[in-house]
Amino acid sequence: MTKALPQDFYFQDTVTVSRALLGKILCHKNEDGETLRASIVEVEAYLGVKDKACHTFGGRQTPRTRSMYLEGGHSYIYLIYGMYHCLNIVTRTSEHPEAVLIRALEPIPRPASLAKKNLKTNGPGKLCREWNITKKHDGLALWKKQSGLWVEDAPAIPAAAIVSRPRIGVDYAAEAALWPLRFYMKDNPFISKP
DNA sequence: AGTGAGATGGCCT
DNA sequence: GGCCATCTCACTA
Repeated sequence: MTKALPQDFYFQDTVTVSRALLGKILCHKNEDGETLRASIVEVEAYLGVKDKACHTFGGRQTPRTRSMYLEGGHSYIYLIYGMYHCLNIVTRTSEHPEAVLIRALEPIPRPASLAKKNLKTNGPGKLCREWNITKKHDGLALWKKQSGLWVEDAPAIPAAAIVSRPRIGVDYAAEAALWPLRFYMKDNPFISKP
């Protein structure tokens, strides 16, 4: 049995965690009791109080962003555009409400009998819909398998195989919209299409 | 291929 | 009341 990544993995700085999460395995035990697994292939870093694109910019603390102020390793899930959920993993500490948005997954092949075709996990809203991840998964401890949502280790992706670009959908964030905080695996076919 | 609009609701000022 | 860390579908060509 592979263990879940320990909580202190998420205490590192947010860009480090973002890059390190590429290639790691996101796991989810769904309501039918089956475990879904997929490699993380695209993420974005949100750098807290100094990042205009981040929900905690300027130290904003609201009901929605409550989980952002938990210790690293918790989930932060919110509803966007009234119909899609987005999954984030909180980093650092409550003093630094930062997080990594999981933008795309590459499903790990399953036995043909169980495989669902055309699994759409190439976008933050799509992957949550496909895995049935909602607000009830907000604030979970992702270093514990018993949470039903966790991350397992996998070999690190070489820096040369990681592309960094400005983040998607944050044009309103002025100069922060240009920061190259979107990271994805070069040439991976499951990257979201902006 | 590329553009544009609509869905849809919680959150924030 | 306006704004979204999105996605899909319908339309033009």
